[in-house]
Amino acid sequence: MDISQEPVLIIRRPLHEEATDRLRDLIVQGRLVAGSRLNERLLTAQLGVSRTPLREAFKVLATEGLVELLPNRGAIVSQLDATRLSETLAVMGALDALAGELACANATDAQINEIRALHYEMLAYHARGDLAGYFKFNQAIHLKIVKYAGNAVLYNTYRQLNGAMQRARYMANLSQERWDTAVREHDEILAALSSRDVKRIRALLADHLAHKLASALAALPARQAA
Amino acid sequence: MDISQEPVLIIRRPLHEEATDRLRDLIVQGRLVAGSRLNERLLTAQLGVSRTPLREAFKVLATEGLVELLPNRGAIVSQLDATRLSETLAVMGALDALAGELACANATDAQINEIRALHYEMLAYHARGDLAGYFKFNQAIHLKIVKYAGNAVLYNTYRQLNGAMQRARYMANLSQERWDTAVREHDEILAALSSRDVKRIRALLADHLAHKLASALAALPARQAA
DNA sequence: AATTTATATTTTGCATGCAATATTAGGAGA
DNA sequence: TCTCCTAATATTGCATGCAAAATATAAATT
Repeated sequence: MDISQEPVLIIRRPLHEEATDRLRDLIVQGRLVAGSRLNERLLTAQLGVSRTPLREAFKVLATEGLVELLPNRGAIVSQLDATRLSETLAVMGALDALAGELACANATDAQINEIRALHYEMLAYHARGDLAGYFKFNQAIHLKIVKYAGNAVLYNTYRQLNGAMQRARYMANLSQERWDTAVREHDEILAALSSRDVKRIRALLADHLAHKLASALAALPARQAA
Repeated sequence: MDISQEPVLIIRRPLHEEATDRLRDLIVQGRLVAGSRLNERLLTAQLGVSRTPLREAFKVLATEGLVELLPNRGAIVSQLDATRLSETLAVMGALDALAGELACANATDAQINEIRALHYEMLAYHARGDLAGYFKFNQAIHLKIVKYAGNAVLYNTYRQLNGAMQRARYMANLSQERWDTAVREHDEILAALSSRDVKRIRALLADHLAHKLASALAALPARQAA
């Protein structure tokens, strides 16, 4: 029997992957607060998986830097302090610059247009003052640039660091001024990418990230006080 | 009773860490060949641990990119092909450049002297024609530069990528000419670091890594044929 | 009341067991 | 001999059990 026409392919992802993703989301969204303990019994009940895949997820998230394992004393959500934040953004800046350079060289016109489309969608959210929607597309644009650089290792590395930074995004509370500036910067980045101006995109991305760092750092103490 | 004077602190590392490190070594040293399957039963016997910590190690090494998990079909040692090699080195190049820059700014004189000491030890191995010893100190120097950059996230990221590349080091079979050039490059890197010449060290590290890539790529097909 | 000591409870680390899936071996038919 | 099918075997994914460690609770001492 030929079942190749079957429309829906049922894929069962391994439970440890599912658990890893769910936990990562919980941490990134701040629903598992930095410093809090990850109780195995509780989480197994909450996620509906047994301890084995859950503990595997802990190990993965630990290598990703999102949680810390204390031998015999469980796992805690790792702190995202100012030091860590600025260190991570510095690294991402270097990767971003490389990605921009490679994207200028390697991205197809269609891919650049895809980024342009995302850019306009982002502008729409900005116009409406919808910060969450803006962040989503902002995020997507940066990831696409890195993706279209055509270096899988770069993409993975960037994604991992970016994942940890998402927590900061959820904290950030942009001033209208900073927000407008960021949008202008994105305009320029897109222009540089379109004209495949390597030098310019490097500089723009570096600036953009430095600004991002500044505003993230500004938002951090507020959150930590809360 | 004050036991703070006790000389030997007995630390029992978790088995999954031990297993992870052991497996990583086996892969890096090429004793577990790329593409080969990681049989759980076999490895538990070999490492003397049960399946649980072993499987946790698999997950960690998978996120590090050293192994690949095939659902329901176990884990295999991930391939280190030319694409992956050059992609990784490109990323490491960007990180290296950043590290050099930061090290110029942040490293203490004592730290630079520590690097200088390693440099001379490396020269000794070069003079004797001891490739393994040379690699060891070469490695150590680059890691120290990244470490003394004073950015922990950068250090971790670099270390992870570097770990995966160690496999290539074991394959590499430097020509005397390339070897001599590499040593000269190291001389210059050290000089730039000592004079804290940011621009120069960026350029030097970029060049150095490009050369490294070329020689690694040259060595790769030979190994794959064998 | 505060500090210490002893005991009970919880939690973790790891090993093992069981069902589901994949692999291998064997044999029937072409 | 080769291909296909079937049964046996091995391997994986996950849940659970048990001992060791840590934490919480209670009692005892100062």
